[in-house]
Amino acid sequence: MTTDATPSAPTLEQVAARAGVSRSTVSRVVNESPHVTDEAVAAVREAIEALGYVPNRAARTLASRRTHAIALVVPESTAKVFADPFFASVVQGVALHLADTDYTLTMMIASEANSEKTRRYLLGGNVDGALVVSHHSGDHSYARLGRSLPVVFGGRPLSAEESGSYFVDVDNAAGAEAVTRHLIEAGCRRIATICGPQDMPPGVDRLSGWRRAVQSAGLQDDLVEVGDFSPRSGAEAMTRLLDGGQEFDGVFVANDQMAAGALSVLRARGKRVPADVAVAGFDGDIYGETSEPPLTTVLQPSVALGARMAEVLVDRLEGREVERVTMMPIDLVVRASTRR
Amino acid sequence: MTTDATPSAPTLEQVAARAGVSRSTVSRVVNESPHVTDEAVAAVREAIEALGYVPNRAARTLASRRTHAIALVVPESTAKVFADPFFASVVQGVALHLADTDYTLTMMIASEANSEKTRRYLLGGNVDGALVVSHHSGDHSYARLGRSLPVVFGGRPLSAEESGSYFVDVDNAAGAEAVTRHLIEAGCRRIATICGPQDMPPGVDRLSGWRRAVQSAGLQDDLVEVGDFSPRSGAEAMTRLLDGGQEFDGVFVANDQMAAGALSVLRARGKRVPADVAVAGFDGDIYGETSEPPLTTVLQPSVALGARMAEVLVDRLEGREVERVTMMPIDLVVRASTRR
DNA sequence: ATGAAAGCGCTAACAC
DNA sequence: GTGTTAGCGCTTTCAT
Repeated sequence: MTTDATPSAPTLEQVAARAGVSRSTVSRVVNESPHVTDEAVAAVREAIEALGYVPNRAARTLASRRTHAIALVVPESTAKVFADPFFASVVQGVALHLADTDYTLTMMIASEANSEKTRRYLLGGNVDGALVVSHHSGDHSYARLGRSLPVVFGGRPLSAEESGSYFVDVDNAAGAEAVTRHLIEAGCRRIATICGPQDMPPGVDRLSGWRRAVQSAGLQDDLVEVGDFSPRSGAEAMTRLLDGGQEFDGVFVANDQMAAGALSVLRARGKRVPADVAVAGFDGDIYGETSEPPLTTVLQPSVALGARMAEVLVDRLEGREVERVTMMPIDLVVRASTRR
Repeated sequence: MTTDATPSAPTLEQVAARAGVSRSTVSRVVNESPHVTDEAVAAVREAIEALGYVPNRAARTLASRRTHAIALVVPESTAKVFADPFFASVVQGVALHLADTDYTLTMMIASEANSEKTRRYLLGGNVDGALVVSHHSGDHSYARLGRSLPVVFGGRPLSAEESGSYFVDVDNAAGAEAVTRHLIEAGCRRIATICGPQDMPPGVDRLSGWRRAVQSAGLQDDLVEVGDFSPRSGAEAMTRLLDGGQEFDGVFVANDQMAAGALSVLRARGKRVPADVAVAGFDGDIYGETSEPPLTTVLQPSVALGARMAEVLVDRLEGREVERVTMMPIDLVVRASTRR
């Protein structure tokens, strides 16, 4: 252990002096250039270690025009539902992946008010690329950003305009289809759905997945109620379903929050779950875990999704080839709400 | 609307030329120095606007030795419970506050593995200060960081070592006392508690708040079970309480997650809430909102707490005077679990 | 393979 | 009040 006084960060120059080489060589070693002799590398490494040298990020950025920083942009609409566990997990995945690289994560809440400021910041050379999360929202005001800055979106874009963009998404349709098929295998013969808003990709895709499963089993696909992904809307949709006069023995609800709402109505109306009506959700969040009964659902790999977004962006920045779109696999989680 | 080609960011020099002043003057205007004539300011502003000038952060940092970046450090232990809604809200508060300043938020998940890397990064002049969140954890491995870098902690430090540090915390003891008193006012005469780990400040403080309320009402304070803040541990603690042979008509549980677990045991044992046993929690998170019955709890102002942390740090960085400790007020939320 | 030299865009004394 | 002059610490041609 050495002194405790602020040692005023050693510079590359000092490393060079101690290693007996030029600053250029130190720079090459630090940046892992292959054109350096092993001895030089060793000497520099030793000096770096001994001095506890850490490159100055600002100087590096200024000289190289690369910031080694990436922004995670959260549209305010998403921020409001920040409590959304899905989103929190995505952030975690991003941060976790980045910890293994030398990229830094800059978080930005992009409110309506400072959207111009945000654009300028992003376009002003302050970051090498950006990650834009939009989950259950149709908000793609940052779609055009992709033209001037490497961007990776979380969740597929809604508009065709952004068809050239990079994104990673969960296979909503496949997940909905799988869980609906599970309902069928559990013996349901008349399956309703409470779907999400049809102006959001997850809303659209989950509905079509349900439809695919129901149709290919030769069942009817006309029991559809629309919600807005909130528990309350799920409760309302279930009320409409129950009051509709149609019998049904299974429901696929497009997310766990709405499913939780639906469950409470079912309980209040004296319907037994799963005996009278089996219920399945989507997301795999806390709502489904704590509901009564616990909910069969489709688990979103949210941490992995965040990590993958970061990976795709970093790969692009490093000049590696990457798939434009990544579909994350989903997992069926069977719980009591369909077990009969 | 002008061209769409990448305009290769205008420099301060170009602004100076267009405004007919020197670079220094532009710099002064940008940095809001008071020693500039109004005409000069106007001319520079016009040029900046016209050119769409955005200062280059790296250059600025290099020259001024200030990064205008602050780190939000999340010990991995916290990251694992990232789904913790409290934490997500704190991040949101921080980001929201920072959006009004020209500071940038850098997120770091500090795993055991790269803790040295993290320290180096923080101490290497990459940020002007740091925010360390530790919520329900006793993790204060970053305590000493405060000696070399301006740091603001979220949650009071456990050890005396850090007594000189800046932190903002929720008034855990006051919250616990208030909600326990509410239990008493609801008619409870024999009140138990399921407290948190006694090696974490919130665990300690909430227990002492409960004790204070119970004692000053002349009630017994011997029904205490310890949990670890997880729903499961809450269920186990409640089981022990029930099997303990002591009667009780009220329980203060140190967080909503444990309370949710306790509630499920109560239900399974045929106890009616709140008729037989009134239950109150702490945190005001989703667990308490979705529990059956909904939980009376103490609402943590998590977004505000995050915002305040950011505010304190920024004030320090800007040389303003700030209180070393801020206690955020709590709010009692009365729901069905105590309404009788 | 390595070194010398020229900046990257800005701030901060210091003179005027 | 404003301009001039040095750098901040690093990368990057370009020679060698």
